[in-house]
Amino acid sequence: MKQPDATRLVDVAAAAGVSLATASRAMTGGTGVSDELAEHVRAIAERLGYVPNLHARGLAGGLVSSIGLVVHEIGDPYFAEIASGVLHRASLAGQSVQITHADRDPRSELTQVNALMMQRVGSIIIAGSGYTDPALEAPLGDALAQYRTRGGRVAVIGRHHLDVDAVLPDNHAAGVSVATHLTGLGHRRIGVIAGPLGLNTVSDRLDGLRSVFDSTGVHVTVVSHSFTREGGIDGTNALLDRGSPVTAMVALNDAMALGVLRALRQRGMRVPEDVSVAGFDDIAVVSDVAPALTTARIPMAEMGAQAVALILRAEADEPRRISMGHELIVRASTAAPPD
Amino acid sequence: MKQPDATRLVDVAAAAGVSLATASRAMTGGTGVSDELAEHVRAIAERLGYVPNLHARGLAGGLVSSIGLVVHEIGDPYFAEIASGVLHRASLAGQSVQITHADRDPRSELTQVNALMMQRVGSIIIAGSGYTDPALEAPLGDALAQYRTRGGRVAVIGRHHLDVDAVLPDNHAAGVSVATHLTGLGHRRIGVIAGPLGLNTVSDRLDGLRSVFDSTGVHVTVVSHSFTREGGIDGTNALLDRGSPVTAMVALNDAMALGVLRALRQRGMRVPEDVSVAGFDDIAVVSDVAPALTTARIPMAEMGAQAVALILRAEADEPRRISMGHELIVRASTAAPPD
DNA sequence: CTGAAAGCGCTTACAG
DNA sequence: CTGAAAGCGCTTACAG
Repeated sequence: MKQPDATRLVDVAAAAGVSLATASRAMTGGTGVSDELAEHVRAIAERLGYVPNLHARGLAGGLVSSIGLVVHEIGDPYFAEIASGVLHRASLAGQSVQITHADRDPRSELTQVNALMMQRVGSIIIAGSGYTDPALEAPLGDALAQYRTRGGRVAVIGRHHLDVDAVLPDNHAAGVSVATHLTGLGHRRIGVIAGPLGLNTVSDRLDGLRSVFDSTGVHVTVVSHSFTREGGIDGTNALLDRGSPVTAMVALNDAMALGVLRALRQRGMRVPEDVSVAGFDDIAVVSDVAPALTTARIPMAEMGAQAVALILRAEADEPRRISMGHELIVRASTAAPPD
Repeated sequence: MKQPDATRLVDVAAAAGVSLATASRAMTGGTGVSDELAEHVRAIAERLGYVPNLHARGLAGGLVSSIGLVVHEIGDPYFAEIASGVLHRASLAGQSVQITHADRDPRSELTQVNALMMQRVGSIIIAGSGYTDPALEAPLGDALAQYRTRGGRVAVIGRHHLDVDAVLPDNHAAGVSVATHLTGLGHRRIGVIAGPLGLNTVSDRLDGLRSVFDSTGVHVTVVSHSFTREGGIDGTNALLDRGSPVTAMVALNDAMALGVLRALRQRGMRVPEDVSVAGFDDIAVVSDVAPALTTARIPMAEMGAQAVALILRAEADEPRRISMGHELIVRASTAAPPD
């Protein structure tokens, strides 16, 4: 367990002929050392292959420079792409990233955040939707508030009832875009395959859709299932079994849209001839499915990168909000309704 | 930065009426405490909301219980699925996971591993292919050897020239399965869209294919491009522009296969009527593309979980090898060649 | 600008 | 089985 050979800061200090304190200041870029001396110390450190012990650093100073990223499930392309953006941006800043699964459960989220805090990570990024019910986020909010008083930095991706820096996806507007596209094509009976209505992501996208549908006299049927490919299959079957005649279906994320496509195929319904299908996110694969999916692109990797940018800056008086745009990507899965 | 309120182990010890040493033993499950006393201490700790400071622990004891996972790119479904398996299994064991990008570059890999070591993570899992050239892995091997003498645990996923525990995907056999499937269908002119030939994953799969093709008198054309969807597109165009008439194409991973499908579509060639296509991995999406892809399934998530299982066990005298199976998933993208 | 010293919160020999 | 004490490698007031 011991590493008698590891060179420590004292060794560097001795070799450089300075005190431990000075060596420390030189290495951490702290103020109060002449540039030449600092340069000298760093050269010695380099030559000796000095590697700082982050645990000692963490113990002595408090929080350590690393990021805790809480995702729903890293195997989900939506989160994998966010994580990719986080990792790239973090590595530029020399910060390490620890990833944990929250399984889209408020309690689990709290558990993970507590674990991250106990590890003294310097910042925490929570990716994944907030909940429409503020009460569900209250415990998390308390934990985070306490963490922030200790100097911890926090950023969330998505709309939360949390008083922290946030990167906001354009969910409502994306809903409007998708709805406008569909109504513009002439659809008047539309089915919406939603995820859990308690998620802000779902709620915001749905509201965006509805704002257009309602003012266009579109007949909307909404079914809510799990926010996954399986949920898309179940939702489609539920909707169709119910006998609701629709000419278009909107899945509230691409994972569900993939399920919709699959269910439709199994039922022998053609897309877009019999029914149009649209999704949200533009995860990498949806341009390769058949037919290629029309979807509202959310810049996942960029959101991850922006979240890192937020936590890298000092906390402001007011929580910062970075709004991201979206882009409607029209592909082959949507067309005018059948006559 | 300070947290004057955090309850420390001394506080727990005081409240429990025992010494710091005893409290420590009780909390870490160390031997040498009566069960009752240990139980008592833990109850007090629980009540006080005691959370151990891992940095103090790491400083005092050496390595800390957390896992460093090195992947090529977390946005790539292959690695995202491996990571998912790692995260699930690790959370069961109460270990945190830190993920870093290595960008499929030996030097970057070494840099990442060094960073992980300097953070005193207790174990390191390297996912991603090894290199056919042993020299490329030598520096990494040295770093890892040193790390292991300090008590660090190491496991790799995939074949490496590294003397450590390994989870081995069934690449050669998977190649045999794909080749057998294709020759069985009657294909005699086959194109292989390979990734970099210096990667063991590529080399092993190719060898597997060749062992069958060679003994069946199949005419094989191999092109090598980047191990991505783009590489699949480029490879397909290169192969076809060269005028090599093939009735089937094998991409050495599903990402490339997606590119092949796309390139073929753009050229107006039908799959499988004009040309059959097969891949490797069975990443989640390939069952949804059109036509659904025939592929050799590699159990990514399971490999990740197995790697964690390996590092959780103490090091053995001889490196352990866990061989994973594969499964040929025949879907719509392969059929008999056109007459 | 530089140094001596205290302290961060644990674990682990070393003694009983 | 239990305790007193040293030590892990840093950072940061506190002095000069």
